Parts: sequence; structure tokens; C-alpha cells
Amino acid sequence: MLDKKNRLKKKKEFNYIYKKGNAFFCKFFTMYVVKTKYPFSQIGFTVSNKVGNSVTRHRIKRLMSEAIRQNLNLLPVNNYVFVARAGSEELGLNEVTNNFLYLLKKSGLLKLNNEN
RNA sequence: UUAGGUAGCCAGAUGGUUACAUCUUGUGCGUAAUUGUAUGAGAUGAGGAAAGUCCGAGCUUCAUAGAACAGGGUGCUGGAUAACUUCCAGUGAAGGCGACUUUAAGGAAAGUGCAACAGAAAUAAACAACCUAAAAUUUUUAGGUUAAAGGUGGAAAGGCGAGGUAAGUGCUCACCGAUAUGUUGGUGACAACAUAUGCUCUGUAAACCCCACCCGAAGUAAGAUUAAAAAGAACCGUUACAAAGUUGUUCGCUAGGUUCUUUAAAAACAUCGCUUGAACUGAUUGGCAACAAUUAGUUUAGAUAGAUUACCAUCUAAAACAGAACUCGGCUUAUAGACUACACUAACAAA
RNA sequence: GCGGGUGUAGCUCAAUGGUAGAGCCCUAGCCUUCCAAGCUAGUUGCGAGGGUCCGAUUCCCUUCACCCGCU
Repeated sequence: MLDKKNRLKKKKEFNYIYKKGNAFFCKFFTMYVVKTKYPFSQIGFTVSNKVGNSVTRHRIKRLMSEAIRQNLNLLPVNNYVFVARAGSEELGLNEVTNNFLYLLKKSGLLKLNNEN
């Protein structure tokens, strides 16, 4: 799990990010991004009710958080929400991280980070 | 040996690195102090069903928590339990070669309803059968007796056999069944035995209903604390009419009630409720058992976007179903694989 | 977490416990020079599993899927 300060918690924040954020899609996940005031980034994970069991849903959340936690230094400072879509039940850790990297490249945030 | 029956247990293990939650604690920063913040150490950290939410309780609130009706639930007997649509032991019935299993099992003679099609007839009696007489010539009419066989149907008037009869019929008899009475046994459901009655009176109550017993409602997102709040607006009532009040209707009850806006760092994104509980483990005693009593020991998750991870190695053929959210007692459903016990059962083989 | 509701033909719906129907759709034929419209005929079934009953879409129990409300 992430540290407490890096988690998104409140329902208002989630709704704000859903409304105002830029969305990027791939096959298994969608990503919403919004800029923050704070010097650290806050990240939230959601899995919809239609994906599998509560056990598998919880497992996907943990995999996503682990993938973010290992690559926290690469992330530019923003607020993120990652949503898992149907079909993501059978992914492993490496595939999740690859998907996330693909999303970040697609959004153009990672390139800037590499140039700096 | 094979196929079963019953009862029960486990729910991958070990090691390494790593992440998170709670609690305890050390150090640094900061503060008048608490809170805070950063970083270390230690301990603990999800099931047999945590699930479904099908029942029953605790706890909290609702007017003082009341009454009647409606509505709902349960339904063989005795016991267990805080309580129960639960459990245990029995009775009856059904199934199985058997060990054994299953069982919402009161009342149809209180009343109402329904029973399609078929069949003469469906809850009451004649498609017909037999006999007698007359006509007439293989049929009709009149009278009488009876309920056997036939086919229909889920169900057909106690069953089967013998005697008897014009043909038949509990008309008579034996056996079985039924009903009533009595005796004995059992706490009881009921069972056994004896005697009597030839014994019309279907099924359905998981159709309405009757009888007996039980049930107020909502749910921790209940609710409480921090506060001493202040100001304003709207509606209803203050004439017990009317309105509001935690299911429906009526009675009874409550005198103020409901909603909204603004201000203050915050009236929630805070704290409590929240985990010591009809708790768990072991022993002894009582009981066939469910369970109870006594005694010794243990303290065992408590989050609020919501904690048990990720990777690797070894064992292994492969690891099922599945994630606490106030707490207990049950029920139901899902479930890979491994294991244990039995004077258990059947078949086959050998002695 | 708590509460409520619905499952019938490809779609929208109906039904007294007696063996399931209507409209649109689809198929074939008729009509028309051809198409459309119209007429005739036909195909496709009660979410799943048990029980009560002679008999269940209907009654009872369990279960699955979907939808809605509180938050």
C-alpha cells in the first residue's frame, strides 16, 4: 500500500477528478490526471463492481498500488485516478506496470520527465 | 478386496527481501503545553463459510411503549437454549438388500371453494346386469332386485379367498385393514393385547378458513458527545377541529412541532459507539444427547477510498470456495485436496 | 452495510392451478410488371433446482442474474 499522504481519500476529490481531469485509455485501465497544489502526488484506485469477486477486486487494487509504489520517483507530481476495467482480473504485476507506463507515455507526461 | 454408511479434523508448509494498519516505545524537529511532523525497534493483524441476508437475540432510538382489529409467523411428543423457521432424543410415515437416511407431520364429522379431459356416475346412483309379466319375434314396454364384472380416471364406495344366491351384495365365514371401548406399558406422541361393530360419508388446508401459541417499529450510515450557541425566515397548531409523531385502521397519548438560511477554524472529513463477549481452550461432574454446572488458563483485528501484499527459492501433480465493517446463536449456498475413527453395512474371495 | 422489486417468443407485454396468448419481427405462399402495404399458414417459450398437488408459469423453499432506493 502507499503512504497515507499519497492516497486519495475523499469522494469529492474523486468526483472532481472525474469531471475536470484528462482521461487516457488503454485496454485494461483508464487514467484521469489533474494538477495539484501540493508538492506530492495523490493517487486513487477504483475497480468497478462488475469486475469479478471482492477478492479479485481487492487483488487488482493491490497490484495497481504496488506498481505505482515501485515507480513513484518516475511519476510527475499530479493527482491521478486509475480505474480498472473488465478483463484485468488475470494480469500479473509486470503487465500492470507496463500498461501504466504505456498510459503515461501516451499522455505525454513521462517524456517531459525524461527530458528533464 | 470392491462399493458404501455415519461422525470428525485441516484449509498449503518453510526460509529470505519488501509494503500497509493498530498498539507500545526510542530519537530528532517544533510548541508555553498537548496535538503535530520525520525516522527507527518490537508485538499483533481476516474465515469455515467472513458470503447470502433466510430466521432469532443483544444494543440504540422512537411519545408513557399502551389496547383492539387487521396483518404476519409457527404447528407430532418430550427436552435444550437468552431466543428461534435452530438443536438433541423419541413416535408415526416414506425410501434403501443393508448400515442408515428423509420428513412444513394439528383440524376435511364447523363452514365455503375447487376437482379440467375422460367416465354411467366425482360426493352422489345407474351406461347397465339379472329376474318376472305382457306384446312382439329378437326387440320394445311395465314392474321388481342389486351394486358384482367392464372400461375411464390421480382418486370409484374396505382388500382377497371360500360359501351362499335366479344373478348379485359383509348376506355369512377365515385372514388383513378400519372404527369404538377397555386393560397394560410409557412423562408424552404412541405402542401391544383383548372385546365389540360388518364397517356409506373421496381428495385438497404448501386453497380460503378453524384451533393453539408467538410477534410494536426502525436499524450502528442506529445513536451520543464536543455548544451555552446567536440571529432571521416560512408553514401548521395554540378554539383538542386540524396538522405532526417509526409500517396499516380505530381508540388512547404527546403542547409546541417541522423545514430552511447566515455567522464562528471546524458541526463533519472530529471523538465515541468499536470489541471482555450469553467469549475461547482444557479438565471434572450430571445427562443417551443437545446442553448445563464447577474449576484452571488466555485476552486474540478494529479500518473509514477502507489494512495480511509483491517477488524469489525448496517441498508438491495442482492449490478450491472465497475478504471482517456493531456483536453473537443458527440455517442455506459455494468449496481443490489431504486425513482420522468405527465390535458399522452389503457383495465377492480365503481360512 | 441496510431495504425493495423484476425475470414469459428475437423485442414489448397478457394470464383464475387444467398443459401459454396478442402485437411487432422472421420464414414460406398468394397478390403486384417489381417493391411496399394487404391476405393465409408456420417457427421460436415460463431464469435454474427441489417440494406440495392427480397436474405448477401460477403455491412453498433454496439459488442465480438484473434493476432501484438510503448513504
